[in-house]
Amino acid sequence: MTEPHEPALDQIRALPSWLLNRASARGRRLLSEAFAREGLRMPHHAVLAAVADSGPVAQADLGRMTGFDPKDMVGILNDLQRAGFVTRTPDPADRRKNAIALTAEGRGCLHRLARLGDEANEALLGALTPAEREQFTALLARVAEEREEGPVA
Amino acid sequence: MTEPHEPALDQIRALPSWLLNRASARGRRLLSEAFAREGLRMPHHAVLAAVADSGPVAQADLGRMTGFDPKDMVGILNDLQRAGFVTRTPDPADRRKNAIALTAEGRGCLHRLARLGDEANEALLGALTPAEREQFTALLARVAEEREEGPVA
DNA sequence: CGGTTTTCGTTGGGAGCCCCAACGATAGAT
DNA sequence: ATCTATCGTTGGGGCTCCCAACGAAAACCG
Repeated sequence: MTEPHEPALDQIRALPSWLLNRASARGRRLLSEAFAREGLRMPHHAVLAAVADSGPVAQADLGRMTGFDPKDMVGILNDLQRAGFVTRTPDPADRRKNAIALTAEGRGCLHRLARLGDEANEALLGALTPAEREQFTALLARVAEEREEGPVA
Repeated sequence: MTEPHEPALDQIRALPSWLLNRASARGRRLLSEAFAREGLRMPHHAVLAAVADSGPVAQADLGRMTGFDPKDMVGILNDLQRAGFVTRTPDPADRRKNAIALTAEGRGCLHRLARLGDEANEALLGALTPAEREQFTALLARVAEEREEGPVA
């Protein structure tokens, strides 16, 4: 009993939670490096995509779609607007809202970001075969879901 | 070409990098909630485990083992020392070093943390069958690895 | 219509994790 | 002895996530 049982730290390193943190950090690093060429980061990509999907849309709606905090949304849109990828116009129908719309440059940037993002994700899963990538992504999606553990009762 | 192609945001949400971020965040939340009962966090667990593995050991070595920044290590050890889980004694052989050693209470806490961590990880993978969990963890470990893409040449 | 409640964008603060730079003190190498 | 490297520590900063508050404006409701 006084022997090394088996290294406690190695056990921790084998935990899904630990591995998820490392893999996620690696992904963020890859994405960050890829997007740096555009001077943007991952949230910019998501917001740009949401704007592209939903035409002119209010900031609060963007926040709900992407899951970003309203506070952070301000900064993200400031960046996108300053870069000319997005316009922020007061909504005449509801003067509280800003109508966020995509510019032509924004659409172009979105395409470049999508490409860069895909490349980074390929590098991220580089160690896996195509079949394994599908398996992994499918399982990962289920793990990522924030389910309520739906009790039958 | 002017039609919805397919929602750009949904594409992003399906990317492994996005899913990894969500899953990792969920894991951190679960771990954090579990460890809160001990007043500790995930890094404390890892450091405690490293100390348990490597007997009295210097802070810098702990940092190398766990991958934590020396700056953060200071705070983590302050917490563990204040809680009485660890002793920090100047190393007589090298007066620059602190010899970090595990106390009996520390060993007990480590066991409790290991248990809590395992439970949280089970909840994290709750949506997966045992076989899927093994598959997932194995694939995840390969994705998490920071390989050099070892070119043959 | 007036009054309450809600939403909107914005600002502020904070926690946690990650990375880097510098410092005094000490040890090691030449 | 001098120079170099390491140790623990402090400081700063960036990114993600969460919460609270505010004035402005809208929606609701009596």
